[in-house]
Amino acid sequence: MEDLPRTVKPRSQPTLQDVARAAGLSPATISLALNRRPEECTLTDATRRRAIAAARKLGYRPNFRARALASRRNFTVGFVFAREAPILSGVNEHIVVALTDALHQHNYHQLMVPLIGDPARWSEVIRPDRLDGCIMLSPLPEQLEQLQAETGLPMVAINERADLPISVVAPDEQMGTKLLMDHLLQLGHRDIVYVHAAANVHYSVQQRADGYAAAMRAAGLGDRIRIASHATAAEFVDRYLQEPHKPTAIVAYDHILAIGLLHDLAARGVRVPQDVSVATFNDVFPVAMTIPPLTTVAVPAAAMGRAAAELLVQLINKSKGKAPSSVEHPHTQLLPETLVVRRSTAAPRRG
Amino acid sequence: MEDLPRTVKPRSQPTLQDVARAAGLSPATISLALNRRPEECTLTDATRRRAIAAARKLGYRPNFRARALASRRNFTVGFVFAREAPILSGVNEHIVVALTDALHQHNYHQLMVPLIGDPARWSEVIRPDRLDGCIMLSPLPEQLEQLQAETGLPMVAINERADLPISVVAPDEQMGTKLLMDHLLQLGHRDIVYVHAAANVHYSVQQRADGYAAAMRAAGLGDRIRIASHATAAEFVDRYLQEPHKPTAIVAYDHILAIGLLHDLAARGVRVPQDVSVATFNDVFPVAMTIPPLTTVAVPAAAMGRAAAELLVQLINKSKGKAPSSVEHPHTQLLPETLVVRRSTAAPRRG
DNA sequence: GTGAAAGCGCTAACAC
DNA sequence: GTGTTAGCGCTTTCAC
Repeated sequence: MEDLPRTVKPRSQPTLQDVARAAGLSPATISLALNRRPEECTLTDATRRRAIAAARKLGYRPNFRARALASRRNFTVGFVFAREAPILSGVNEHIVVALTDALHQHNYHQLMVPLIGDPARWSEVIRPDRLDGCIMLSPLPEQLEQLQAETGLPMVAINERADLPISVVAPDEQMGTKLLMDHLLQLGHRDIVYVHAAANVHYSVQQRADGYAAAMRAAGLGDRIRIASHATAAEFVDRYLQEPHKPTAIVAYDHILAIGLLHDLAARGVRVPQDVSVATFNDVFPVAMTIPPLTTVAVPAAAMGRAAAELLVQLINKSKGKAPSSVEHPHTQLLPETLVVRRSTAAPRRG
Repeated sequence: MEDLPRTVKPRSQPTLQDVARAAGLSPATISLALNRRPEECTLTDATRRRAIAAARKLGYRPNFRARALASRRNFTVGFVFAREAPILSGVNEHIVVALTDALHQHNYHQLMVPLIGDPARWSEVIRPDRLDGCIMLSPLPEQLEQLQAETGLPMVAINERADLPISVVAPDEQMGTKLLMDHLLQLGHRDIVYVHAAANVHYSVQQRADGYAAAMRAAGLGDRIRIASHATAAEFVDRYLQEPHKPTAIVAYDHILAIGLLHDLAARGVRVPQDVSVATFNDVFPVAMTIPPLTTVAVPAAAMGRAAAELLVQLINKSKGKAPSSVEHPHTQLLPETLVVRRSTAAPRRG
């Protein structure tokens, strides 16, 4: 058992040991110098410098795996989404970008965690020895709440209902709907219908419906509230055409449905906005270049991404050292929506 | 230094040690029983069973961090993408889903690695102690090639030019373009123009242009080749309107440009396909419900995602144990595109 | 202020 | 066939 009988290491990365030797200090000291901020460690300024200089000279980079094991941290959060969720397009794309930026600032990275296969197996990734926390994109299967309870992992859901036992960052749908309805009412519309795809069960379908109904009632139009649910845009348009007393404006649940409506209305010779106005939600490609460009409520995607990241980092820091069971009270953060008026809405025709 | 003087562990996950004790075996044996497949280890069937039973009984899950450190693997690959404007936005979404599924089958997860900030800092994540390999979405900054050379990390690029020193999975643009051009030529078009956004420098802009030109020449229309490049769709349409001898068909580089063209043509009273046919690439939302729905070449997104995953896993397995410098010869895989005919293309008007 | 020593929980040679 | 031993490379008490 001599001290260093092994052959020279095959040109791998320098380790803390190497730096320590080069600096004439101990690994522990180098570790402190590199990781602790000056004010929170007791090292001489001179030693700190010496350690840092040696590290830089050798091009030292701490080994990720070793650091994780020793410090019991992962420097990684889960980015959890339903498999079908378009994470690189639509609103989510903008959320992801902002989220990522913000997490990076805190030195966290994101592991992609699509919810596929057997829910029982999700816990193979969503666990404290793999992740420090989770950001979750709506829609969110119920099993996740349970996982949160079991693992005690800090979690923040994006775009979810506020009554979950999990912290949530979401758009203020009530506000957005009000902006949109005010716009239509001001244009002079009185017969306004809200429509959504029947298959869509996201909580915001109902929220927007509620906002619509509230605005109608507030305008004294409670008796004209009409909430339509159809399998396809075409089905809605067919119904629309048969109506004797047609609505003058349509509020579509989202841009996907609205784009379908534009297509099917045009196919049947109904002009937008001359014959009927169409407005919707989600200010994303390609609503600015549809025919005609769509008036939409913009979800504050970037702000939501940023807020979720900050909230999660806070939760992680708070949970340090604490027992996993001591879950924080869930926070909820509603972010303001804004209205973007384009050419799909106009005053209704006289008569 | 007694053997177990410490207080009982505070109810954390059971470790290999715990399982070993419970089974009356050694940790090493448990590890073998759990990780090696029966045929590749020398354990008695009885011991294997005993080990597995004990593990199951205790609800044992290997600690991710410890496993990574000891085995020098990360079970993680990087999913690298340029932060700004995914050039094939819609397509990437489909790629990701297939990619993720395939990687999961090999027990790999993906870390999101957006290329933001200082390129020098990318190496903080793209390194062998953090990732086992990388999948990279086009467009790909040059610095990545260098990183690949330095780190020796297995890497597969998706949607990149085939002449890189990196393995590539890409659509067969030549084939796709030919399908599209054959369709237009068969409809009777002779004056066909190819148009792309001037700001777009992705290699496929040129590839599609080349395919277009080749098809024109093959049809004896070499003298009518017209490749247009404009800042916006509107600019192109303005030019178009002033031309005495207008093309009867437009091949747009991608769906984004094509949707812009539909909008601007409609705004100026040009009817598609009666006055001019429009065809493009990327069969993604919302090309099926534009006005009119677009004839497009579909990029084989799912196949590309799957192929990239398989290729990367192969490269990782091959590189096990080898020196990081012994980079494999890059592979290239071209996947077939297909044509989806919709209503934006029709025979040109007589005269 | 700094260093020594003891792990973190697993894997992989190599004895037995 | 199975157990023993020695790390993986770092962090973190705790002496000095």
